[in-house]
Amino acid sequence: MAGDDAGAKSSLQRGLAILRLLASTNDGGARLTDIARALELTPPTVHRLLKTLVEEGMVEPDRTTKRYRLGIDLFALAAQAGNPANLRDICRPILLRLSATLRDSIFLLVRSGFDAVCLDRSEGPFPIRSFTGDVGGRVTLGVGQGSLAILAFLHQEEREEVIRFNLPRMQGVGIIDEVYLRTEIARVRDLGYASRSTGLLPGMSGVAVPVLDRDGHAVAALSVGTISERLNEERLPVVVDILKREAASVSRQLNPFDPVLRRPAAVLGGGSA
Amino acid sequence: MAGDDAGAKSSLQRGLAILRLLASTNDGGARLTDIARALELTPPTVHRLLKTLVEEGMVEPDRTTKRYRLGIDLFALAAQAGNPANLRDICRPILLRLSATLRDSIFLLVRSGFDAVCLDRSEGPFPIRSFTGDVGGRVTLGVGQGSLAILAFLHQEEREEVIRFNLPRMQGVGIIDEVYLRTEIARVRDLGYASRSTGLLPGMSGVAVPVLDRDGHAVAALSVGTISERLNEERLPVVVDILKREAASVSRQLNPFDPVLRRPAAVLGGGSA
DNA sequence: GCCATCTATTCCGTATATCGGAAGCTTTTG
DNA sequence: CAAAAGCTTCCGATATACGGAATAGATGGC
Repeated sequence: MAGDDAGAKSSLQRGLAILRLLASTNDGGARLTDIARALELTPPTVHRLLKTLVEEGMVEPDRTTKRYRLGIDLFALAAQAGNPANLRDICRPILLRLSATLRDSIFLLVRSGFDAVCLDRSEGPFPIRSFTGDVGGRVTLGVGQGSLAILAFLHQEEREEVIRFNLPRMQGVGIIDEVYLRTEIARVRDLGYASRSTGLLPGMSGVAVPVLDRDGHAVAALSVGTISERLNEERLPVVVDILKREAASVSRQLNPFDPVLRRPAAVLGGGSA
Repeated sequence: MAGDDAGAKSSLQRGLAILRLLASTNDGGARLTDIARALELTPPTVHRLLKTLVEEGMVEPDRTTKRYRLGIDLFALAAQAGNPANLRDICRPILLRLSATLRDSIFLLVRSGFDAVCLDRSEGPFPIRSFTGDVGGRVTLGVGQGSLAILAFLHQEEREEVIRFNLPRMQGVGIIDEVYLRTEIARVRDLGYASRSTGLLPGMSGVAVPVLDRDGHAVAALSVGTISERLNEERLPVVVDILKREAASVSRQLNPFDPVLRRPAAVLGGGSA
């Protein structure tokens, strides 16, 4: 009948809701009754769920403060997640190298549904503001350079779906109409990078290149966030060049062997056999 | 008393079991029936649980390969959360600095039940082998330097409990008898670091220091893993010194204020007021 | 130091969500 | 192209999770 209730039903959903709630209460944790209130559950229910979660190591009770916070097991679990093909591990050294070389902040973004998620970041010396925020931060796919770089290099089909879904979500974030977005996407596909200062974050600017799979579709983006002055006409091409080189390196590591032909995938700059 | 059934019961537990299973299948993911078999559940059950987990963003299906893997949302969940006092965030730059300075691999370990879990690691240029493995990897508390450093600095009570529980688990990992383990613990407590090359991993060696809370009990360990030659009599004290300094710095950041007295906790090397 | 209030925990009958067998449908394999 | 394996849907029986109520414990005010 009439579609989805947004309301959580299964105990699994409730348990996950608790985890999410605890994640959002930065570091302080939450008490049982707080959780119950926030989730509109009764204290006994929360108590039971928490008990299970504690037993499973997902939640840790602070005996003294009577607060609950996320357990280490969850962090261990999550560390394994969001690491398709060890993307994060592969990119970590690259991020470090890039931020050291460029002296700017570097972001690694991946797609998650209709968002881009920051998988990792390496801080540069310049304080910056970004849509992406810290590791784990999300941004609507298409907003911001890294995010846009991913969107531009999705399968056409998926891209259309995302555009359709995200256009309404972009209202009030500067990208007003579809035509503009499509123009931008075309430009990014053409140039191979996203850089146009959107002016959404005053004084801030960025460049991003997609990390492509063997079919030429984006699996991630490497993005530089910095202050506008540091991305002038002179420096931009240099940065883009470096980024592209690193992105290609990542691609090579991601697709070491063609799964069908059992030989190194075709990427530019042939390495060792 | 006849103890706990290991068997999962509630659907929440089953769901978490799936997540753990997916975490253990490094990056490749698992198919529905594989999960069913591994967890001794029926396919319909797994199907329903997976459906929920996918809806909740904790698991991502790979349409093409019919495999399920942990979702980025799970990663984002944990990444955005305040860790136990942001331990990981605090330590990240330290790990990077250490691995850059020492040119060795650095591990951040925390206790989880009767195990130590690798919360983070920063790769050095020397390829190493370790018990800990990658981020999220677990090792029996007491096996390996980092793990031992934590065990040695637990509450006496907890320490005894862990020793009791873990001794049987250590069979065949080199630490054979209780006396030896206790001797090692005493030595670590005395020196303030764990370093003895256990010889369990030929050619590999390590040093670790505990990160202490305000009561002097371990909350984590910073650990260096490297090849034996790089931890000779000459270099070892230097490395230990650096590690201790960093561990103290972490402690200070973890316990910025004494919760009772509302003033900076007492740690060595008074910083700014 | 005592009482009032809020929170955490236990108990238990009820109701509902979960389970798994069976069968239909899809994809992979030979 | 046929067979097998895997995935998904359906549905009735049952076990599991739920929440009200009462107890125990903590916190704070007086």
